[in-house]
Order: sequence, then structure tokens, then C-alpha cells
Amino acid sequence: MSNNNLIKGSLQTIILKLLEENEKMYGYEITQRVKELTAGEIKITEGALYPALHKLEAEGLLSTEIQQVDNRVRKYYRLTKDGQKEVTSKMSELQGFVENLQRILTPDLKPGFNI
Amino acid sequence: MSNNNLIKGSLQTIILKLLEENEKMYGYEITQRVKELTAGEIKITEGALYPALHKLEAEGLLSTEIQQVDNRVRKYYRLTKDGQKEVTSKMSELQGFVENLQRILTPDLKPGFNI
DNA sequence: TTATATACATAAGATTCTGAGGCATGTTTT
DNA sequence: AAAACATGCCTCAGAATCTTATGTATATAA
Repeated sequence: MSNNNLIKGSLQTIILKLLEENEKMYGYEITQRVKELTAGEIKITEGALYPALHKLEAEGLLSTEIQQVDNRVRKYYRLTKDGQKEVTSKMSELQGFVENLQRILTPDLKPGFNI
Repeated sequence: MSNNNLIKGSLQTIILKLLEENEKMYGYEITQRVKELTAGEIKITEGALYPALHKLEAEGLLSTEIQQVDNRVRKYYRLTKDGQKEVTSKMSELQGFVENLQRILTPDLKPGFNI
């Protein structure tokens, strides 16, 4: 909460990873999933989410599909083939970054410790 | 260094934590320390570092002290009392964020696992 | 003498976010 | 019935943080 601004750079990875696990999701669903997974501590704002989704789609990592549910429009996103490759890449990138962060912040501990 | 942009938001924490461990450091030293701790994988650019240091000083979290070393000027930074409190706060914030990130990205694992 | 290392700094531009607003429908609360 | 909340999409001004380039200056190594 206080510092959602740490999320910068990792939102794309979050989106891609959730779509790897769920095959297809719509925007609102993503915000709710993240909220529920983090006990309300991380809230993806719509002003961040939708532009991110549009960008990933424009890059060819996501494809979309409109569905009508109860007179409401839903825009489902799913991974393209390129998107599937990108998940792996982005995940190991983030993993590597977090490990480096730990090396800087906890100099007494060595790689592969508990957080 | 494909993605140093993941660092957004954590640079301040890195600076504060390094100063907690080392009592006083100067800018260039910080860039070198981070490079060495991460085997060259994270490079703090000067364009990011100096504005961050100035901001932390303006917020009263760091104090400075100029020293002349071999005809070269060094500007040493150290934590103020407020800065010392802030380290703890920023560290638990970052820790919490990383934990939440893990909950989102590795739904099969539960809190307190190995990275 | 040219490049690299040390050491500070600023500034334009890019990226990514927050916060506010807009539109529309359905349900629940007062 | 009206107001509030939930679902669902979207955009945009402004803030924050970064990259890349540039500038200044000294010392050392090639």
C-alpha cells in the first residue's frame, strides 16, 4: 500500500504470469486477483493496468477477445506464442533482480536464503 | 542489465541500507559497491544516484560532509537520526513488497519459501 | 596524448505510475 | 425511489523515477 510505487517495472511480469496460469483473464479480474492474493496490500490501479495491457497487446504478447456477459462487455486477454516465451524471460529477469537486491541489502546472507 | 528499470523505487532503500552498514560513503563509492556486490549486474547510474542523494538530503534523512582527498573533492553522506529510522521502515516496506510479489508470481508456494 | 579511473553535477526525454475523471449496467442499502 | 456500491471499460494531467548525454576537473596508465 504505502509503497505501491515499488511495483514499477514488475506490473508487466505480473500480468504475463497470471495469464500463464489462467489462460485468459479480463482487466477487472486481474485487479481483483492481485488484491486477493496479497490480502489487499497491492492494488493495481486501472490507470496503470489498462495502458499496460494495451502496450503488451501492441507488442504482440497478448491477444484479445470480447465477450458479452450479463449485458456487460468483457475484454479477455490471453498469451500469444511470443507472450509465452516472454513470461519465462521476464520471470528470470525479475528473479535475478530480486537476488541481486538481496545481495545488496543483506550482505551477511548468501544466495538461496529464506526471505 | 537488461532491466535495471526494476530498480524503480528501491534505489532509495539501497542507499539508506548501505549507509546503515558503512556509516559514511560518497556517491562514486556507492556505485562501485553495488557493482561489486552484484557482480556487475546492477549499475547505478550517476544520473539516478545524485538526484536521489540530493533528495534524501533535502528530506533530512542524510547529512553531508565535504572532504579533500588527493586534490579531489569527495562528498560523504551519512544517516541522520531520521534517516536511521527510515532505513527500518523502507526495508520492511521492500520486504513486504517482495513477499507479495512472490505470492502473486508463485501461487504454488507459501510464505517463507526459498528464492 | 589519449584513454581510463576517480569524483562531482545537471538536464532533456522516456517510462511508468497515481489520482481523477468519464461512461454504462446491475445490485444492494438507506 | 434515491443513493451507494460493484462490475467493467477507458483516458489524461501530473508526479516520480529512471536513462543517456553532457559538462567540469584531476590523476594515472597505455
